[in-house]
Amino acid sequence: METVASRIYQNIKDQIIEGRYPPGMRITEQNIAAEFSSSRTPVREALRVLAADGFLVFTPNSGTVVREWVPDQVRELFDLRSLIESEIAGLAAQKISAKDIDTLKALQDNIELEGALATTENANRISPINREFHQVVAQAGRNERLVLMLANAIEIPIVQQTFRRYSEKELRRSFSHHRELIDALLARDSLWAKAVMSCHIHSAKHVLLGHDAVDNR
Amino acid sequence: METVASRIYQNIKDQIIEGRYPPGMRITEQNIAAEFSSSRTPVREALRVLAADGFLVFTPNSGTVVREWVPDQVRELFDLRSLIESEIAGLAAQKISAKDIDTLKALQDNIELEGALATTENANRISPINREFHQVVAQAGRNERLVLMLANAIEIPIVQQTFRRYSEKELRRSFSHHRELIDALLARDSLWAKAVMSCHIHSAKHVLLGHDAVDNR
DNA sequence: CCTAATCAGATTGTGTACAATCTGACGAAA
DNA sequence: TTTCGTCAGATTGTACACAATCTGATTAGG
Repeated sequence: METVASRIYQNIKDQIIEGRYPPGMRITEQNIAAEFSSSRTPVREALRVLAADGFLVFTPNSGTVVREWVPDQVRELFDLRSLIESEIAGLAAQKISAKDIDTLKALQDNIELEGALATTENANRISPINREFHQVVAQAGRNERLVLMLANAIEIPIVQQTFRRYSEKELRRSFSHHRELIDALLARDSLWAKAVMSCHIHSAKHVLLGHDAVDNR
Repeated sequence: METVASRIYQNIKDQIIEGRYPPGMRITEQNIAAEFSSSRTPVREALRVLAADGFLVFTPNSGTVVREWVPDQVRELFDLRSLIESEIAGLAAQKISAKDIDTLKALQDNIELEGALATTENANRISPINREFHQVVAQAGRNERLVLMLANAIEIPIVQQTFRRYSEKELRRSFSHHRELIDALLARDSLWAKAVMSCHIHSAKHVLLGHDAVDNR
C-alpha cells in the first residue's frame, strides 16, 4: 500500500533529481502540504527522510532547503563514486550473464544512435538510457549494499545532467568507455573492467568541474 | 538547540548500537513516547530517519523493528567497509599530522594495556578506544563523504562488539595490524596503509562470520 | 548614515483526536 | 483437525490546534 508520506517523498525526490527544485530552494511544509491537499504531518516525515538521504538540508526551527553542492563536495562525490562503481564493475566481470551483456550492447547501440551529435536535446534522450546502462552493470555485480551506496551517489542533478555538458569529443570518449567496458566484461577481466569504469567516472568529473577546479591533493 | 525528536533519535540509535535494542525487536511509537513523556509525533520523525539510516526496518501500517543482519549482508558490509576504510587509510598516509600519529600511538598503548588478556571485560574497555583509533585515522583522511559513509557501515552492534569474539591469537593480530598501520602512516606509504587496513577488516570479518560462512564467490 | 532593539507575520515543534489498518485470538464450518 | 471468517484490541496514518521560534522589516537612538 501507499501512504501519503511516501508519495510526497518520492515526488519531492524526483523533483530534486530532475532539477525542478534547484539547490538552495527553500521548502516550506505548508506549501508542499497544500500541493498534495494533505496536512503538514506526512510532509514533515517525507522531509526528514529526504534530509537523512542527503537531498535536503534541515535546520531545527529554521526550515528545509534543497542541498547545494560546492566543488569540493562534487569532487569527493565523484571520487567515492569511482571507488564504488569500479568495484561493482569488477564484480560484474565475474558474474554477468551473456544475456545482460547483450542488453548492454543494445543499450549502447541506442545511446550512440540518439547521440550522434552533442546537442542538449540529444543529451536529454541519452541520459535515461545511460542510467539504465549503469544500472544493468550494477545489478550484475550482485552486491546489494554497493548498489544502494551507488544509488546514493548518483541520484543528484549534477550527475544526471552530465551529458548536457559533454563536448563532441567528450561524448565520443564516453561512448568509447562503454564499448571498452563491454569488451572487458566479455573477457571476464575484473581488473580491466575496474580500470575502464574508473576512467569513465574520473573523466566525467573533470567535465563537470573544469580542469582547473580539480586538484587531487 | 535540541528538539525532542533529535534526542529520541540519538537515544534509540545508541540503544541499537550498544545492543540493548536487539535485532528483530519491535519498536512501538507509544512505548517510546511514554518513555520520553512526549507525544507520538516526534517519535515518528525519529523512527523514520532511523529507518532511512538503516537501523530500523519500517513497514507501512504495520510498524517498526530493529534491523536484523543475515550473514550475507554482514559479508557485504565488511567488504564495503574494507573498500572505504582502506581508501581512507591511503589518504591518511598522505595527509596525517605528526601529532595525530602520536595520538594513535598513545591510543594503541592504551588498548594493549587494557587488553592484555582476551576477556569480555577487557573487550568492553577496548571497544571505545578502538573506535577512537579508527576515528582518528578517518579524520586524517580529510574526506567528509568517505567518513560519513564509513560511519554508516560501522555503527551497528555486530561491528562494535567485534572484540568480544576475538581469541587471544586474533586479539594479538589486531594489535599487530594497528602497530603496522602506524608504521605505514609514519612512512607516508599509501599503498602499505591501504593494504594493512584491508587485512585488518577482512580478518575481523572472518572472526565474525566463522571460516565456513565466508565465501567470496 | 549606521546600528541595534522591537514587533508582526510566517514557519516550525509538539500534543491531541480520530480514522484507517493490522494482528492475533476465537469460533464455525468443512 | 484444519481452514477460513470474524471481531476486538492494538497500532499506525493523518488532520488540526496551539505553542515556540525564527525572519525580515521597521523604527528609535547614536
